[in-house]
Amino acid sequence: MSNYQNDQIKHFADVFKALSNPNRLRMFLHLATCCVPGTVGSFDAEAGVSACVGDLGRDLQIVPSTVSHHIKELHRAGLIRMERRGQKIECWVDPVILRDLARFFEEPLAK
Amino acid sequence: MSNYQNDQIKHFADVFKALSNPNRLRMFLHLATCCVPGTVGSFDAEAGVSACVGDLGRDLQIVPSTVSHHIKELHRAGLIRMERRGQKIECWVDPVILRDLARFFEEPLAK
DNA sequence: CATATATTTCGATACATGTCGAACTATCAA
DNA sequence: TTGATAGTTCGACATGTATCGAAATATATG
Repeated sequence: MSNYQNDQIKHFADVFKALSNPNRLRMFLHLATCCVPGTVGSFDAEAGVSACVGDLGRDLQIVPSTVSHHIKELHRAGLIRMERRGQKIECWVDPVILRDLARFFEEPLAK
Repeated sequence: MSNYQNDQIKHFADVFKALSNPNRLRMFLHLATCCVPGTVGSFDAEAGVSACVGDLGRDLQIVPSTVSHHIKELHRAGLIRMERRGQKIECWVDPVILRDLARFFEEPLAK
């Protein structure tokens, strides 16, 4: 049986809900593959390699207010971090969440 | 940037949607931790170690029709497999999907 | 200050979801 | 064949979600 407690289940369900919208999943992947601090040459706002809200909406065919809404959801679920830098708001993924999620699916196999 | 194509994104979004409901996630974890063929001593319907629809609904406080609905969603998303055995319908998790999902979150870190 | 850029908030709308209960189908066993 | 057990299907209802556009806020710059 699963070892997860009720709160953890609800937390992960919430995380998966945040990733259940294709546009939101695209944004998350964009950040996860470009903007994870610790990943080689990926997070460097000075060098322009991180992503701001506007970057994430580009190529996505949705208006800024919708992008903002989606980013709020990702942030609420604890999937991304944000910090204002001048006019822009930089977003990135904490690698810890990626490891947690990978382990979530690996654990049942490891038993 | 992400290497996933549109169809793959939609597929994963669909998988996460299936896992975004706490009750459904509980059912999936139940199966993933007890009923994965290949996992030591876990999948043996004869020995009564697999789970049928009724087993999955027990302890969950929802009526059978709702359980059935949730299982259909998990199946539709490709997360579980089902097979009738007499009156009962046995469910289990294909370990391949667990590996795919683990890799989905590991990949960005490995780069 | 006035204007431009970046983002958020709000209200509206159309659509999807979770749950229930009642009625139905499938299988087994007497 | 009758009844019991296991699941599914259907319709209803309340709630949640994705998206838009308009208006508001924050920051930088002339």
